[in-house]
Amino acid sequence: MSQGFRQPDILKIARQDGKVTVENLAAHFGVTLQTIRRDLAELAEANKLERVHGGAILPSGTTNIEYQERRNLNQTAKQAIARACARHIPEGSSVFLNIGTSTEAVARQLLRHRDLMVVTNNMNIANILAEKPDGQTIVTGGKLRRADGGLVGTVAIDTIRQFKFDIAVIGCSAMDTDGDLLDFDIEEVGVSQTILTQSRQGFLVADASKFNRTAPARIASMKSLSAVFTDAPVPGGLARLCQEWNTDVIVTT
Amino acid sequence: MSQGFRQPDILKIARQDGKVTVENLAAHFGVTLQTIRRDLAELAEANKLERVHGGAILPSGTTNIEYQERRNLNQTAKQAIARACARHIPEGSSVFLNIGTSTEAVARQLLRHRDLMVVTNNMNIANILAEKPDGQTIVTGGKLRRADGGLVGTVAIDTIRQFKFDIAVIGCSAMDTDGDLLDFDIEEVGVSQTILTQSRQGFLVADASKFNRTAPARIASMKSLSAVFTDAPVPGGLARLCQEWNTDVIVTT
DNA sequence: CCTCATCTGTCCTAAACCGAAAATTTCCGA
DNA sequence: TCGGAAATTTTCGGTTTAGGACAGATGAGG
Repeated sequence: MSQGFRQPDILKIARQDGKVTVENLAAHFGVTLQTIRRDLAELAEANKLERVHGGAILPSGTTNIEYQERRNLNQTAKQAIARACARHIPEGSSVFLNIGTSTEAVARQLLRHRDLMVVTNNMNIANILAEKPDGQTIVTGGKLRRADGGLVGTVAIDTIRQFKFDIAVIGCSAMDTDGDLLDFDIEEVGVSQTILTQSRQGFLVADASKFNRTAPARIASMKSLSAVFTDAPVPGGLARLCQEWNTDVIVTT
Repeated sequence: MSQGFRQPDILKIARQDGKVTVENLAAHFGVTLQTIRRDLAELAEANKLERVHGGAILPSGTTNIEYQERRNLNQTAKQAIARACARHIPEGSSVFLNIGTSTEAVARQLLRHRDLMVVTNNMNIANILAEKPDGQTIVTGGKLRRADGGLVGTVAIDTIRQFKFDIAVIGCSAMDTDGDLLDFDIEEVGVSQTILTQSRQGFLVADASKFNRTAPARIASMKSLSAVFTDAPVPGGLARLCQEWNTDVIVTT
C-alpha cells in the first residue's frame, strides 16, 4: 500500500466525514504520522483538501470562490469602465443590468444616480442596489444559479418581456474581431438577446481581455449596440466597423 | 480537534441559527471559552462573522436596521417554531417561503434538507439558500422592497401562478381570535393569497405575540391551512375551531 | 546483480494551539 | 452616573503538530 493507493481512500473518508485527522489516518493505514502528512500536503497542493492543524477538511465553498476571483480580476480596469458607463446613463432612466462581474461594477457606480429604475437578473446586483435610498430596483424571477447569483430560465425571460428599458447594460464572455459578442452559456445568451430587444439602447461593458478569448454562443453583433465601453483600443478593423455601424467606442485609460 | 476543524462547524451553526454564543460553542466543542473567543476573533477578522458581546452574528451587510431588529425579536421562539415547521416539510418537496422574519428562520432550518425546490419572494431567504449545495432555489420577480428585502407587485404574483407547491409557508402580522390571519400590507396580502391557492398545504409560522396585535388587511382564515406553528397555546375558542377545521396546531416549547 | 527512483520511518526544531490566570473593558440595572 | 458582574484581552507555559533532513527499504528496468 503506497501513496497512490492511500490518497483516494483519504479523499473518500474526508468526503464522508467532512474531515480527517492525521492520527486517525495513520492508525487506519498503519503508517506513521509523517507519511500521512506528506499525503495531505499533496492533496492540499492539488486543492482536493484544505490542510488544518491536526488534519484536513474539505475545501470551503469551491463554487463561489471562482466567481469571487473572477470579480477581482482586472478590478481597476472594470471600475474605470463602469465609471464611464455610468456617466452615459442619465438620471431618471430605466436600465437593465445583466449577469456578470462587469455589470456588477456598473451597479456600484450607479448608487449615486437619482431616481433610476433598475431591473436586474443578478442577485449580487440586487443586493448592492438594496442600499440605494431612492429609485426602484426590480428583480426578474428565475432559477438561482449558485455559481454567480444569476437568475436564469424561462421565468427570467418572461419577466423581462414585461418591460421596456431606456438602456440595457450587458457583458459578454468574449468578443470576436468581426464585432460579434460571444458567451459560454447558452441559457444566458437567450436572456441577453431578450434584454436587447426590449431596450432602446444597448451598452456593452467588457475589459480588453475579452478580445483574446473566444466562446461558442453568439449573443449579437456590436452593430446593434449604441456603445461599447472597454479599457484598450479595439483592433483596427473593428474600430472602422463600429464607426460605420454608428456604435460609439468609449475607451477608458 | 483543533481550530481548523471547529471553524467550519461554527460557521455552519451560525448560518443556521443566525447567531452563536461563546458559552454554547465552548460546551458544544468541549473547549474553554478563551479558545472559542480566539476562533470567533479569527472568523471576524476574515469577515465571516461579526463579533458581538457574548458571541457572534452573521455579518449584517444589506438588510436595514429595523428589519434586523425585528428579526432579533423573539428570536429563540422563532427558531423553535421554525425547527418544528421544518420537521413537517419532507425532503424532496416543493415549498414556497413568503416574506417575513419567521419564514426566514424556516429557511435556515431547511438548509439541511435534501433536494428541496424552494421558491421565495424574499431576497434574504434567497441569499440564505444560495449556500445550499443541493436542490433548487427559485426567486420570484418583483419590485425590491428595501425595508425587508421582499419582492412584491404584479410581477411576483404572475411568477407564482406558474408554480404548484406541495407546501406554502407564510407568516402574518397579526392573528384574530376567530382564526383570521391579518397583515399590515395590502400588497403582501395579494401575494399570500396567491401562494395559498397554488399550494396543496398551507403552513403558518407565527409567534404568540401576533395574538396580541391587530392589522387591517385579511389574508385568509386558519380554516384553509393545514397547520399552524406557534410558541404558546392558542386561545381556547380558537383551539376548538381549529380542531373542527382539521387545522393542526403545533405548539413548541 | 546493480542502479536509480520513489516511498517510508525516525529525529529534530520551529510553529501552532490550548488552557489558566491576571488585567482591562463592556454591559446593565439601580 | 455609578458599581458590580460578565465578557474580553493579554500574557505565559506546557503540549501537540508541522515539516525539513537523512537514511533504509522496496521495486522496476537494464
